[in-house]
Amino acid sequence: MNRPTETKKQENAKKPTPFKTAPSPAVIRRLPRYYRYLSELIRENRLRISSQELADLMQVTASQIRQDLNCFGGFGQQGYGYNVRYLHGEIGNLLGVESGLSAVIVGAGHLGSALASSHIFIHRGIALPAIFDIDRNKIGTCIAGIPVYDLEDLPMFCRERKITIGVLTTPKEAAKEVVHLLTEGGVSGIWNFSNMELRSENGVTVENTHMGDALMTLCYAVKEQSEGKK
Amino acid sequence: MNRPTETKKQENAKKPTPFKTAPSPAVIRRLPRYYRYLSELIRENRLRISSQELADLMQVTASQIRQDLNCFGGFGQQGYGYNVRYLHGEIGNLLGVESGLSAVIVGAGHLGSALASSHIFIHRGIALPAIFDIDRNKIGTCIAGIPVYDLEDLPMFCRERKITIGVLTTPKEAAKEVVHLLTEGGVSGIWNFSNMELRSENGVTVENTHMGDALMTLCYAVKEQSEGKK
DNA sequence: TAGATTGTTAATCGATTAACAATC
DNA sequence: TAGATTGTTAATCGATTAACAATC
Repeated sequence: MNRPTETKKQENAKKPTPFKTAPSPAVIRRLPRYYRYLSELIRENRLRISSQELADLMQVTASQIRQDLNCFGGFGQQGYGYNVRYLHGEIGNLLGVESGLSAVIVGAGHLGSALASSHIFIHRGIALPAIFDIDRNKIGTCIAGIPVYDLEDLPMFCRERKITIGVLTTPKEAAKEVVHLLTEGGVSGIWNFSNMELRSENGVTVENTHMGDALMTLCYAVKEQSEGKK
Repeated sequence: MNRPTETKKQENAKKPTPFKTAPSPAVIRRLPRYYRYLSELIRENRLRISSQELADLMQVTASQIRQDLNCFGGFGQQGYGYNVRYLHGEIGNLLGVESGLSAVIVGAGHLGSALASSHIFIHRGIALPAIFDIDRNKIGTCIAGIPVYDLEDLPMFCRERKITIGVLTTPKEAAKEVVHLLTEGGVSGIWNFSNMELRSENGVTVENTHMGDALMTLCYAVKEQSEGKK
């Protein structure tokens, strides 16, 4: 199998000249999807892939893939394509996979427990050493092997353990206070599932996941369809 | 309080000349957010709002709001602004709120249970009469008062009860089979939480909610920040 | 009527796609 | 070397914003 001298070239590329075009939010939001498809290709033992093949697979244009990847420097090789494992690794690096990030979940309700029980953090190399809640019945117990602590201790815990991400799964009413405590704790990102809309500020990046919005978007399409049938 | 003759005008507007500009996906994805802010304004007993005020509140441009709403016909009134309840109601109609939609959850794991226990469906007037799973220990039980049935019975149940939405919270491995059963059941929308990427086809609209992607997007920002500090 | 604010058209901006020269 | 395929520039497309005439 023809596999040219990409190793050396790519070793050099590890610190490419910073950014050509600053990656737009649109590009960044596509990275996790690339990462998923590349993970799948690794599972299938694919060694290399061209932008065209990947484009067909993902139903996007080859141009977009090449343009996107080039925001971060050259990950491919002319005449060869992209080395699957290498590209996967580089995108993983961009996304902070296995880079020592750590998270705590705040709110030990159904959703908080579901997230704690999932592999969503482990799978990306993100430590999840604690869950916080105010419920005396929950404090002191474990969920999926993770201890539940008193919300009061949140800032201190975050500071001591250098927690980088807070996951907010409390009801709307508690959200503001939790944001305050997480900010005090020095986290740099908040993943917000509460119904309250949060904004990135004070150097804390917020990622809002409004599941209700996704459901309603689906409802729009479903409703349109049923009206079309009439 | 000056509140001109908007009632009559808006009565007429209920069936406006179809679409001026077909609403783009970008516009549709913004509707739930408008809906949330309007819900909040109703809670605050606001009667009217101008595009500019709403824009300030939501941190978007007034132009965008007016442009977005105009895809669907005139919901406002020159010189007055928008009637909060009326606009809320109209956007709700677009999004199929309280319009007889119904859903079933497939996969009675942590996430499925969390969704069943939440008010996400009830709150939008979507019926949730059943959960399906293959686990013999779960079949026959109830989760948040909702019965868990055998996956085998899914297509028949969906057909008989005219279920419109399937919520897919199974592991990746089961996803394909569940999509098959839901399609057989005649649903018109699938809300996919499984790690498998699904495409809209055969007249079934898919809304992919890849929570891991949201987390990774946040990680990108967090990682960038920590590198900036160095 | 005068003032306010929408609905809508035109201008701008950004993102996507196409094309091709560079190069492996 | 010839063929393949990237990296990158230029063209196109779509979405956002600005401006203003219509009108309540």
